[in-house]
Amino acid sequence: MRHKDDSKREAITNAAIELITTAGFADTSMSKIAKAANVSPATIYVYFENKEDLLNQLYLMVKREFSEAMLAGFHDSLSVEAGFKLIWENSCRYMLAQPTRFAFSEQFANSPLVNRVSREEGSGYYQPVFSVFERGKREGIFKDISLDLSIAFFYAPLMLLVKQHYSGDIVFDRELQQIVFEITWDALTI
Amino acid sequence: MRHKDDSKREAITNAAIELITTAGFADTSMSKIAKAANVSPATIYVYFENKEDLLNQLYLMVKREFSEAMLAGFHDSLSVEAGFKLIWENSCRYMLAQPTRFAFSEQFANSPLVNRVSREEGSGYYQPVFSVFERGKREGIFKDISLDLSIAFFYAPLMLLVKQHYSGDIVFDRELQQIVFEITWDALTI
Amino acid sequence: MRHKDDSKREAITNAAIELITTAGFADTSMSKIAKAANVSPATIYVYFENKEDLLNQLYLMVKREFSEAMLAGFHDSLSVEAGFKLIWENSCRYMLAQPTRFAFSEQFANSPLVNRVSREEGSGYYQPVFSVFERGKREGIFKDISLDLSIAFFYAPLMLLVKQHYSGDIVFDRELQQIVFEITWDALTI
Amino acid sequence: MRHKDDSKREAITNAAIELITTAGFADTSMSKIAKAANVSPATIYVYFENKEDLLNQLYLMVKREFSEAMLAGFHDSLSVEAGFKLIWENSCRYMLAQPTRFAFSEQFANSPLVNRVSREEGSGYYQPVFSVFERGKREGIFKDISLDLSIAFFYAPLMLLVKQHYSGDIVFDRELQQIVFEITWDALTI
DNA sequence: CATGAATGAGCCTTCATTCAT
DNA sequence: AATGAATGAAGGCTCATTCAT
Repeated sequence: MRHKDDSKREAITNAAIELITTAGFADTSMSKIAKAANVSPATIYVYFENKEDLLNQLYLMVKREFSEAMLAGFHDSLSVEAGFKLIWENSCRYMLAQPTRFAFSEQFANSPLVNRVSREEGSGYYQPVFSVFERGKREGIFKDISLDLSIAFFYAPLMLLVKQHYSGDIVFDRELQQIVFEITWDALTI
Repeated sequence: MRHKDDSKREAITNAAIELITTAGFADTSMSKIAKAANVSPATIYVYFENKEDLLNQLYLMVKREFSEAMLAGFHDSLSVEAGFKLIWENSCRYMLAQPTRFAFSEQFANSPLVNRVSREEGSGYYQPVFSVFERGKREGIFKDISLDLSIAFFYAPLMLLVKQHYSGDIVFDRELQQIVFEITWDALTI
Repeated sequence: MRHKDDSKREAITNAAIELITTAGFADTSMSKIAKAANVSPATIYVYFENKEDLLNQLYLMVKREFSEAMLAGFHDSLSVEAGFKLIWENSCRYMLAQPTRFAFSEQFANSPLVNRVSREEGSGYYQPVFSVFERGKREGIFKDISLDLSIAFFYAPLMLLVKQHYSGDIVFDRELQQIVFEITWDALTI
Repeated sequence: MRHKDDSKREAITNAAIELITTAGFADTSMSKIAKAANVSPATIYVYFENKEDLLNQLYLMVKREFSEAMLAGFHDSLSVEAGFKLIWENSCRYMLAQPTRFAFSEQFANSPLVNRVSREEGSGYYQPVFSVFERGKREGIFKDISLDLSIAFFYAPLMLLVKQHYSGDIVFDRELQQIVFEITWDALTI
């Protein structure tokens, strides 16, 4: 009996993310993925149940990668300020370093193709971020607003700017990043 | 000779927006649109070149509607504060009143299916908003940051919260709106 | 607008019956049918909902053709003997003249692929045969047995022999037909 | 070296007959058979050349089982009447007791998937039945008709009625069996 | 202008079979 | 002998678009 070949699985996921990001999910056929991964179309079905399952697994993979990058170097002994800045900069750096992953993630942020289960599992990765905000509120540093609001002002402008960076509308360099971080801090702190 | 029938055109666009918003662009076939609009598939091609052209025209239509709603009651004699608040509230009200339009707009905000031309024409509608920000900077009310940054903090959190409102994660009522407006003001003013 | 083309529908049904009879339903692909009918695969779906619907419509068509042939020249004023013989001979003649239709009919006599509705509509065509048996019983000519039994002895041996004729095991000529008819008569009459 | 494992072979054949009878040959994949038999798909190919070979071996197996049941208790010293009745009742009893085997047998009675060789080998099992008919003719009990005709009137109505019994159209109980036997006897005897 | 018929291309998926262990 | 991985071929069906009226 042959063993399952991890390199095949990886070739498939890489090809899939690349193609889906470029052309969209609907215009990325299983055949095209197979061809790009140097594999038979049928082989994809050895590793994934169907096209939707493939997408959901990719989504979780990308989300996990992102959350890991975002939390690199983070631990609870950090001060709120330090932790907040670390997470913001990790996020920013990763988004700028991984155009494909970022674009993929954006594309399915609100897609009905990603099922509830995957989405919930995906959002579970952000737990540590939530705690920083809670601590910041308790310590009287942050405004006393709901978590959802905090997240909205923390991530939404950043992500929009990264998108504009990729579309060539702006150059999101270190200097600009610093400014954005300061506005964000301004917005959320008392 | 009969002229092109505006009621037919409208039936098609309405059906298309509704279906595309609900099921996604790829899963909305021209036949389904035709059926929903009580029209033959071939008739769609009398009014639109092809599926992509249809999408681009829908996109522009929705963008224009939104910009009109957003600028209702606005004129240059308003103070920066008044104009800023008017535009923010108009935007917020419209997004909450027009779920379908809003969802449609979001769906294609970053889609490669909407071509550069349409996107640029669409963003042209926002000129008056830009001037308010410029005036605010000149008058020393707003921070001296680029337009893109201003827009990012003005719209991105708002839109994210509206999305969460529609997905049922939060209730974006008047009280919350007031808070969000204040944070936004905080973020952008000196 | 083009009109639906009856010659296309007919080409499809003929090709389908021919192929299905020869190779079986499962081994007859829609593409093969299309090719044999000189038509695009998609065209079949203009006339039939799907492969199963095609089969059911073919089944009904063949059943109706058979029942019409079987009842040719029949009317109620005929005596039981005359009517019985007419129907038997019509049946026999048609089965031997239409190998393809006969084989097709046999193939789906007990197939779950033909749905209940089609089957019931199909068996409705045999009403006049049933009345002859009823009359025969009332007039004291036939044994007092249920309709199902009568039908079983009337048709089953005949059909088996026709099959053997086609498979080359026997030659079902006029002489043999006469003998079979007599045995059948013997079996059913008092 | 291990020997081929008879219990595996049996598991495969049982699973295959069950599945094929229920779902049809075309809709029974080798994988499904393998799964039902708790075996790898590749293992089936240790025992059978390919799917068609599997079918032919199943066909022969079922035919042999049926002929054995049909001839249980039969020996040449029985009178024609006794032998005839024994075979008829054995056949009837077996068909009613073994729905799956009966259905399987019927399904491939006229299928092009069973090859000529298997079919001929299968029909060889009926030799003793043939001799009874021959003796009956020689002894002046049966009509002087060909073997094929005798078989046709002996089996065809019976099998049709069993099918109707299974489909729920009739209840083929002892009483009805007795009647059918009598009609059969009537039909075949002088 | 308006339309239903017609279509070739392509999609997702399954399958019988072979491979490599 | 036994097996799970791997695969090329094929299947049913849908679609955006064009045709012919």
